[in-house]
Amino acid sequence: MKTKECKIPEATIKRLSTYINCLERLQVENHPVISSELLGEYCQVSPAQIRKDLSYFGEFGVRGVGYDTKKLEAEIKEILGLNNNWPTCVVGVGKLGLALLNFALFRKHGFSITAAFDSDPAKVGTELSAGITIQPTTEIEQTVTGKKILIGIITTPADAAQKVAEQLVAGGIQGLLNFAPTKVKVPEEITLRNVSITSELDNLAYLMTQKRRRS
Amino acid sequence: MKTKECKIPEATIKRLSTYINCLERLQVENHPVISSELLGEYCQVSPAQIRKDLSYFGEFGVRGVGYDTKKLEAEIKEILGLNNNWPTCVVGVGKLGLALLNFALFRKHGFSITAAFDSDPAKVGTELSAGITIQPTTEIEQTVTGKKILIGIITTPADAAQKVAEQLVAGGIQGLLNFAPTKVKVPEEITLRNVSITSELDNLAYLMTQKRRRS
DNA sequence: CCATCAATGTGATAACTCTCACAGAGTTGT
DNA sequence: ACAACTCTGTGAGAGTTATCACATTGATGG
Repeated sequence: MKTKECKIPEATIKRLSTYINCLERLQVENHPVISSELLGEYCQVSPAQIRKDLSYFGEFGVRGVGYDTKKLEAEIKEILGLNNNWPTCVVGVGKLGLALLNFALFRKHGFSITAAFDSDPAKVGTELSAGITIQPTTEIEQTVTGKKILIGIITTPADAAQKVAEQLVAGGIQGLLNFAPTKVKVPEEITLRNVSITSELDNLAYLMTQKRRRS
Repeated sequence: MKTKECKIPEATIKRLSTYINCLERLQVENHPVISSELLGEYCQVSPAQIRKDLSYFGEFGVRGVGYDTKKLEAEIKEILGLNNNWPTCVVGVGKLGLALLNFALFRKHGFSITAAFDSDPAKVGTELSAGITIQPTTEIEQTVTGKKILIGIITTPADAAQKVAEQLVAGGIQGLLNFAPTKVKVPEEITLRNVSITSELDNLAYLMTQKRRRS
C-alpha cells in the first residue's frame, strides 16, 4: 500500500469506514467481486466518489471487472490501521460508557481495553471482564503510565471531561475519543476526536423543523 | 429570525450545536456578552467562521461589543428548532438504547419519548419511566400511527435496522436517527441521519496509525 | 457632539471536495 | 489473435466551504 500524499479529506476516511461495513455484508451475501457502481448503491455513495477515495491510497481494482470484495476489505482495514492493537482505557462507566464497552467491537477496530475508571466509589472495584476492574479516577495518571495505555475514551458527564482529559494527558496518552458533550482542549501533539451525540440530535431537530417550515 | 436562503452548509449546523454548549458554559461562568474572538477560543472555531455561520440566519451581535450570551443561545435554539416537542420512539432497548434514553436530554433537544420497542420478549413489559413500557417490535407500525409519533431512533443491532426502519416508515414516521452500524435506506421524503459510532473509532485508529507511520 | 475605538457583517478570494467524462487496462467471446 | 466490451483510475472542471480583509456600525469618553 502506497500512501501518495497526506492530504486525504476527512470525509474520505469516514466513507472508508462505511465501505468496510458494506464489504462485510457483501461477502455474507456471496459477492466475491463488486463494481464501484454496485458498491455505491449499497452504501449510498457515487461510484466516482468510491473510485476517487480509493485512488488516494493506490489501485485496488481490476479494470473491466471490479474489486475483490475480501481483498478490498483487507486493504481498507490496513489503510485505517484496524489491525493494530492500541492499549486503551475508558473513563466514566455510566450508561454510555457501558454501552460502548463492547469489548469485541473495540477489538475489531484496533483497540484493546486495558483499564476502566469511574469517580463513583460505589462502582470502583466492580469487575467488568477478565482482568478489568473499575478503578478510581485518582489512579488514572499512574495506571496510564504504568500500563503504557495510548488511547483514552472519555464518557463522563460534561463537567468532568476536561479534568479527565488532563489526567490522561499527564499519564502520557497519545489519542483521545471524547463522547462528553463538551469539546476538550489538549496539547497539539495529542490526537483528539470529539464525538457529539447531542449535535446529531440537534441536526435532526433542525432538519425536521426546516421541513415543517417549508410546508 | 429571517432565514435568508436554504443553502446552509451542514458543517454550519453542526457548529451551531457546539456554540450552544459553549454559550451555556459561558453563562455559568458569568459572561453576559461575548465576542466572536473569545467564543471562538472556547469552542475552537475561528472567529470569522462563527460570524459567517451566524450571518446565514441574521444579525445577532452588536458592533463594537459582541453578542449577548443569553440572547444568542436562545436565537440558536430557535434556529435549530430545539423548542419543538417531537413525539419520538426508540427501537432497541439494549445498552446503547438505554444509554441514549436519557429523557431529560432528549427533552432538552426537542424530542419527547413516547414509546419504546424491543424484540426481546424478556424485556417487553418493562416500565422505563412514567407511562413508557417496552413494547414488542410487532407493534411498531400501529403504535407509531396511533400515537402520531414523528421521530424514530434506531438502536438495534445492524441486521435488524433496515427492517425496523421500514416498519417505522410504514407507521408514518417522518424522521429517523439511526445508530445501528449500517446505513438504512428509506424513501426520499423521510429525514434520515445515520450516526456511525464505529466510524469514529475507525477515524481515531486512522489518525493514530498515521502518526505512528510518520515517526 | 465629535473623535476614537472595538467588534460585527460581508463581499472577494482561496482552499478544498466532489463530479464528470474519458482514456486506458484487462477480460471475454469468436 | 483480435475485436468488442466493461469497469477502473484520474485529470479537468464545477461546486461548495472556509478564510481574509475591511467597510460599517454602534459604543464610549472627552
